[in-house]
Amino acid sequence: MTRTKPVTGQRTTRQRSAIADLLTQTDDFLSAQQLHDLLVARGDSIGLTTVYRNLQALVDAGQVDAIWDGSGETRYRHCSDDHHHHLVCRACGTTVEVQAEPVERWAASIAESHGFHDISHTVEIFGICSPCTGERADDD
Amino acid sequence: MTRTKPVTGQRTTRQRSAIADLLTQTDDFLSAQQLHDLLVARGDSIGLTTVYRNLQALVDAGQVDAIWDGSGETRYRHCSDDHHHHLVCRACGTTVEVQAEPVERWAASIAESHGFHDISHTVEIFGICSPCTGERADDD
DNA sequence: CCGCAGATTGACAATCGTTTTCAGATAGAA
DNA sequence: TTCTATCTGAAAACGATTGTCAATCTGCGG
Repeated sequence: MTRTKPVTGQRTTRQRSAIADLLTQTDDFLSAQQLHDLLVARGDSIGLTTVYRNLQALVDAGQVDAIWDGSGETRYRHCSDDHHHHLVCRACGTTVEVQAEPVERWAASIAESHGFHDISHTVEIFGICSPCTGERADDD
Repeated sequence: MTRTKPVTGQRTTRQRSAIADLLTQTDDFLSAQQLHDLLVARGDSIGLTTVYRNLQALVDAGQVDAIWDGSGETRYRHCSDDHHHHLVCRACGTTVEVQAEPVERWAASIAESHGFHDISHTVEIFGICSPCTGERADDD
């Protein structure tokens, strides 16, 4: 059937707005549960399920970045539109968005030279930022 | 009596050897469950729990690399000593080790320019390898 | 303004990968 | 062989995420 079905069946709900809103105001990577807690703390009545669902939608729409912090949780953060990566401080968690054109090109060419296509990649840089350098004596 | 207790209480068990052995022979990233399946298929009687436990130990000892493929599973692989990254086929799991000097330099310079030090990074490239390309008809 | 259809919500159950529990089996030393 | 700390593994526990489904909204047409 070639019906011109309205693809945008998106509705503006209170919950959806609340999530997008909170995400916009925060610079940290938050887990779905943290996000939910914050929302509830702010006075928004919302279910955990709904948070997960909307987070998925946002990631899917490319409006939010998801990373795996290696401890069992996926963390979400609003992101600028263009493709980029993160420089994260191991000590304080500060995150810096970095452009990575050289890496994009490198990844693409490496992949192609091996016959791969439909490429995606993960690039995260971890380190200790200067403010944290002086403060740390013991490690881990 | 103040006997010096042996700190290294490591024993060589059939299961432990089997895991290390299989890992040595395989170049792909395998999930704990895949590893378990392979072990059983090879005729080794071993429990899933044991696979997980030993895998953790190996990762902890730095003898095995663990990556998160973004779909809920952690995958493990033995790794060569020198620093390198991976090009992984999303469909069949084939892995290619790639050297990434340009990326190393890029990561180092980016980090430095932001005042970060003690840098480490993760770089993984995912794609579909050519053998898998033709086999896929259904799409998402 | 009213009502309808379909999108959305949310409490709860179900999944899924991974970890913990704990009693029985085993490796290594004496 | 005996002894004991380490290992093993089946099953339960766990925590994050997804699915279910009836009740509730949003947006549009009338």
